[in-house]
Amino acid sequence: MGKQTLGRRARLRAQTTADIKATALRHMAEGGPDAISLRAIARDLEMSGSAVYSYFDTRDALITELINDVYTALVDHVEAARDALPADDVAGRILAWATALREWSLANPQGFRLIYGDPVPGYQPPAGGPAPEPSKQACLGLTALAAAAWPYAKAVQDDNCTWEAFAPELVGTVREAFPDLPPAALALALRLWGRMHGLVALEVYGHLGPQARQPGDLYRAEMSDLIRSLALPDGDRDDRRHRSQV
Amino acid sequence: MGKQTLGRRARLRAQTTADIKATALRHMAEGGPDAISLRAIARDLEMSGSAVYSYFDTRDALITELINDVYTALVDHVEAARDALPADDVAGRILAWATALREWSLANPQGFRLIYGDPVPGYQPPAGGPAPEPSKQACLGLTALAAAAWPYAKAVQDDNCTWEAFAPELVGTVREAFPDLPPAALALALRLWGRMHGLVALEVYGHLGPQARQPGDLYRAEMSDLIRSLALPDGDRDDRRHRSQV
DNA sequence: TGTACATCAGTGAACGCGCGTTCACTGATGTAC
DNA sequence: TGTACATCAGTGAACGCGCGTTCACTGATGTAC
Repeated sequence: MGKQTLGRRARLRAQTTADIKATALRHMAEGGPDAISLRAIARDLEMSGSAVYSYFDTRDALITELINDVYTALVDHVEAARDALPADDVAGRILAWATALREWSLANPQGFRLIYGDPVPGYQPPAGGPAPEPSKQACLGLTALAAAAWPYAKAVQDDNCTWEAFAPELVGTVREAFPDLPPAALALALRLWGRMHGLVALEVYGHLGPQARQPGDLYRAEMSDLIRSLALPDGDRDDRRHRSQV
Repeated sequence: MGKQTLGRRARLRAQTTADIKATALRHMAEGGPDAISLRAIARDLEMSGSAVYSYFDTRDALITELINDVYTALVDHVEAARDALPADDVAGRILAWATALREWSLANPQGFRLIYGDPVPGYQPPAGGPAPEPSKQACLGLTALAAAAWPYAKAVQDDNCTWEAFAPELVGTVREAFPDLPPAALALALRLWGRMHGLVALEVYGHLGPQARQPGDLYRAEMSDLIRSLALPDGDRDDRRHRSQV
């Protein structure tokens, strides 16, 4: 019974921790990242403000965990979309990743802001330490896309690029996963990232909506253009399949 | 003397108004858009907090003006860069605009956040009313770039796009300035915007810096790629000129 | 030119708010003998 | 199984902060006759 009751205490603890996070995420979804406040969370959970301090040392600690959770959710989502297609459908996988990124971002605009926008006012990320896990994973995922495209794309990409152009930590991670990849492919991965990020960020922050009625069509056209520019083998097929309007 | 002294009062008023804005911008540059507080500004100008209310009805009114000012500064900057090149150097002008956009954004990261990122917490833009002037101007500027590129680019762009895809207000403005432009060119303009925005936003928000040591090279490569994709007449020349390292 | 009045920038105290965080504490839950 | 102790989640009051905004006011500046 000792073990079991201890287990119960631990389970309750985990439950409350999860409740706190869930409430924080709900508040964020409703009022933006700024709406995350320990007191408001405590109020919602009908506990005293100070009780939260049994679970998180500080507001910033909570936010650090939230960023990690949200980022992980995003990465899982886009990777799942990618993995739904066979590995040899390079164009399809890039498009799937891009589409999933946009969909998740529009469904979780405040999550997008938490990850890619202004952090919560006053928030200081934990200094030093390695890059957070999900950001590494996102980077690797993008690199995997670039790596799959590279055999075809290298012909139309600039190639004067060295490993020195990147952060050593990133280079280490990437070369471990893709030993044969040249640095220019990593540059391509970062550029893919930027290309996907642009229209999505504009849309999430409400700059595209007022102008275009179908931002999705715009995004799809842009992604088709991207895929076309990579000179993939079945680029034409995919191109036609996804071209749609715009 | 009546007129003159009245003039002096008015001049003082304008001066103080400008001081308030300048202080707000300075605070923003130092602490981010969240650091804009009427009380802090008043403290800095050695006036009482309530005095500011002679100049701005409310905090949001001040912020609305700041956004406009900053956005105008950005637009002026990129337009000046564009106009430094002859009108027939289409590729050069696009690149100049893009480069100026990145430079201004990195020099004024908090300004970029104010315009394109989370607005100040709690800020509500004035409801209704037409789109703010500088955003229209930016749109027109981008459309001008797309219009100049269109004769060449139309061959490689999708064309199934109608005016219905865009907001009526935008369509009106654009068709007035460019009567012969097809809707697909406007779509191209918005995509140009997105393409420039992506890497710049990532860099301003600190997501690119930790990965790439020379984000500028990455951006330049991406813009070269963009220009190449437009099939401009002297694209190759410009391409070679700006290609540099990836 | 001089006087009576109007304008208006600026003051300083106050209201009420929500926040993060600390601290001494209570009371239930679990543990060791 | 029962008792003495340790753990630990949670309380509630308090501290000190800065904020936006209001209000009755003062005193200098400008205006009209």
